[in-house]
Amino acid sequence: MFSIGELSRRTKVKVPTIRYYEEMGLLAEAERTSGNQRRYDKAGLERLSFIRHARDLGFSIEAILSLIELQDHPDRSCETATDIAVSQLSDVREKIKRLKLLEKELTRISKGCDGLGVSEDCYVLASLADHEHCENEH
Amino acid sequence: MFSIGELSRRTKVKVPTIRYYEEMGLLAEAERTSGNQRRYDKAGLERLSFIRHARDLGFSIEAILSLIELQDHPDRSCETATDIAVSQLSDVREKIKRLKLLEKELTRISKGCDGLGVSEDCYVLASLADHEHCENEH
DNA sequence: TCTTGAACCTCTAGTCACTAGAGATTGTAG
DNA sequence: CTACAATCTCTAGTGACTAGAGGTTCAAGA
Ligand SMILES: [Zn+2]
Ligand SMILES: [Zn+2]
Ligand SMILES: [Zn+2]
Ligand SMILES: [Zn+2]
Repeated sequence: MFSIGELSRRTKVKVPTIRYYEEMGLLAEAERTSGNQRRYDKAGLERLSFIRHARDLGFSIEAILSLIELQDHPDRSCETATDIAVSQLSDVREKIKRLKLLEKELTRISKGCDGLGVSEDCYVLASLADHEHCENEH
Repeated sequence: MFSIGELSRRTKVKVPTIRYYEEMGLLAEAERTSGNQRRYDKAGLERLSFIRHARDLGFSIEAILSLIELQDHPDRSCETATDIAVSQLSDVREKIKRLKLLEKELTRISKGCDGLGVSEDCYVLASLADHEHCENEH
């Protein structure tokens, strides 16, 4: 049994974040000492590691809630898990696509001005003022 | 002179968002009718288009505030504008880098399970439980 | 056993860029 | 003149935390 601080150190999840996850129902309510402090065991550590890893991969709290629900029922079909992973993947791909378009425009915009001129003639400002300068929709 | 609804239609920025931008100081306080409704002119339209375009490119409100400040002083050096654009570009590149790592892992994870099995044996859940399955840091 | 101070507790509020809704007032077409 | 869509202000909610106030508990050293 160890404290919330120790759990934090082991998982690299900040203490207030751990309490937040408990509030959100991601972590079961921890056992408490007689003085009302949280105590965790190996199961708590593993669950939080799972959450941490899923968050690092960009899954939402809501998605993680479903995944944990599933994890707690080993006999259920894992279809939902795959669905969630696939949908997360397509979200990520969408974001990459969008960011690549932005990268293109921002590269052009940045290159267009050396920062030595005056606001009035600035290519950055002109480009922002008029989307016609852009090569793509974004 | 046109109403906030008309401005909204022309810029594709929602009415409450326009009011929000005014509140944040991005838009000058609009003129008002005797009945207190906002009225805009060409200048207002252009400014909002600028804001919209910058937001589409991912600039923060704070960054846009600096850019607008600069735009209002045509004689100033445009160094800040380039700095902001360059920093935005590097933000975008960072994000792309990170998302590509996620894409890799998520592809592997998604492929590892067809959703036909049972939670206990699910590769998706196992991968989330243990970062050791991963090929990269993320 | 006592003391000190780091770690813990709860609660509220702030972040960013909006979005939603309530309840009241205004503008405008028929 | 009447309807009613559009506008107004104000408050609160979103997601995933983060910060801070003010109070309590734990554990190590004297
Ligand atoms: Zn410039
Ligand atoms: Zn553009
Ligand atoms: Zn599976
Ligand atoms: Zn991993």
